[in-house]
Amino acid sequence: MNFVVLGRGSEFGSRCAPGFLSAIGDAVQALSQAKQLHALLVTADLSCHPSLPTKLLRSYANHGDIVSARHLFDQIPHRTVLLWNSLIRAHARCRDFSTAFSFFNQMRRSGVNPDGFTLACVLRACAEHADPFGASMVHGTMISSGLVSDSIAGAALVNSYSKLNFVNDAHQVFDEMPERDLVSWNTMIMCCSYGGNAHKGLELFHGLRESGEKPDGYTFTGLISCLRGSDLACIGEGIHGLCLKEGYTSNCHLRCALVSMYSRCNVLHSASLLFRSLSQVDLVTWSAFITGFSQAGECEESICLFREMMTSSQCAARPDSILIASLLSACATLASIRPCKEIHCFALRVGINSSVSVSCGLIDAYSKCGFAQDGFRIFEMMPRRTLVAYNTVILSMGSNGLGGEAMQTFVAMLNEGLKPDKATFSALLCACCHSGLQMEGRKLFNRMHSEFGVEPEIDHYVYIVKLFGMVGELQEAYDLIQAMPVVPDSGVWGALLWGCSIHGNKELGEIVAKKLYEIEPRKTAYRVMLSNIYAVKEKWGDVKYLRNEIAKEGMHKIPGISWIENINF
DNA sequence: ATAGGGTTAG
Repeated sequence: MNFVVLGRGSEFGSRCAPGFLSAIGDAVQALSQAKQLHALLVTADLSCHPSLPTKLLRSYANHGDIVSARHLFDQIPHRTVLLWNSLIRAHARCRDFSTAFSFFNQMRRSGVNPDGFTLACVLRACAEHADPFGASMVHGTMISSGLVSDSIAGAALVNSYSKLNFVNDAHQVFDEMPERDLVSWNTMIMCCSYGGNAHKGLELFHGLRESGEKPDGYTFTGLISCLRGSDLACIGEGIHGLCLKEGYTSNCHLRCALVSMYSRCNVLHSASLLFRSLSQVDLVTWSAFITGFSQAGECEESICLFREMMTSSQCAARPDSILIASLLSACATLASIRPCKEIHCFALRVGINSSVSVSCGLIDAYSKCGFAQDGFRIFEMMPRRTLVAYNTVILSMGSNGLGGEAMQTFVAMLNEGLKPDKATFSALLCACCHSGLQMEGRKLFNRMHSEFGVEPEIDHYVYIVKLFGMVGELQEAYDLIQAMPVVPDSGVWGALLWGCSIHGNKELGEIVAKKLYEIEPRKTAYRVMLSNIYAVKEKWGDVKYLRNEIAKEGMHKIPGISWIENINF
């Protein structure tokens, strides 16, 4: 039945039966039809047709006409849950989550109780808005109103907590659910993929099958996204087989997840094989394929693939900021200015150069290619500077010897109200090392935990050991390493050996070198460093012994390589 | 109500 046929009935004016008008509401397809019906509704008695306003509002929302939706809402005195839901969903749909949330609060103040659909919609808004406080508030509402056992609101709560990285809360809600539907299981499996917890994901998959539910495309996509690293390649292949058997491989999301999984598991051959077998490839799948290569260290290949994508007729979609950011990271690894400029120009041409992630990628890539100043200009032009932007520019300043500027930028960042994270302190300590700001570095190392609550990790220790080593406080550095809450790796010991070598400390150097031989027996650089200490002390016998040992084991030091540019690329 | 690709971090 269509609106035109039904519409003839409206010639009878407001004498239409409520049920009849409601049927017209179902048939509304075009925006103009909705407006016609809206006019009719206003002249009639609104309270006669309780479900019609909701249908109309939904129709406006579906056409993206928020203004008319709000106008209609304002005209309706008796607002049901369904009407509120439609309005809240309308705003959530166009990603205006803060308005959606404020309508939720208005709804509660007006005394209308939310249902599962309302809460699901609001929870999504919290996740998208990075608002864990809002999510826990909704959680509280759910407990007090008994909606905590509602399957739709429950699944939405699990999803919201997991997107906000509140994994334990997500788990707890999931565990306490009286009955878990497929959506809840899928959501929980996807939650594992955000944290890369493959073991837990597989365990949940097992639990899902035990429960008698049949996994679907969402399940497999989530499960595949959990896998990372060579060790899991076999499991990935097994799950791929299962997908083939169940007939899910025509699903575009799932195929893309497979391409990405093979790259993450370092099976680029399988990623290529699968990718090349696809008859239709969309932007996201291209992006997964290209990024897979750059993350596996095949950066030149990833740039070549991008060029292939741009010239192939297969991909109708234009590259977006996500792909550009990923390519810029490949340029940074290559330290090659030509592709960097190529990608920058491309971003300018398609107008995504001012995207935050593209700007961050450009700052980093220009810095690593030796053109830090160009990166600083981009930073200055950014209308909105995020934590990542600050971290990137601080690192760029620090690694280009501008320690003082890096410290000033850190202060500016704090003044903007941004909270530093572990990458901020890595960048700052790196800056201190490069500029010899050893007192400043020590202060930062202490402040990071006491003032900002950031726990030092292994790379922070590498820097602080280097800073101690610079001024010859080798014993202090040694004591610090031994008191570390995490097991020191070759990076930390290597930093101390470097300190020993520049200060010619033979005794400590020998102790440290011994530890390094245990951790990395095949790496000759440590033996060379120790032999340099011997050489300074004119212990030629020891030098000869070490050099002989290197030769005897058939080992040789990998020479360092410096190059200006790979001209052919 | 759930899905695929991303930027900084010796």
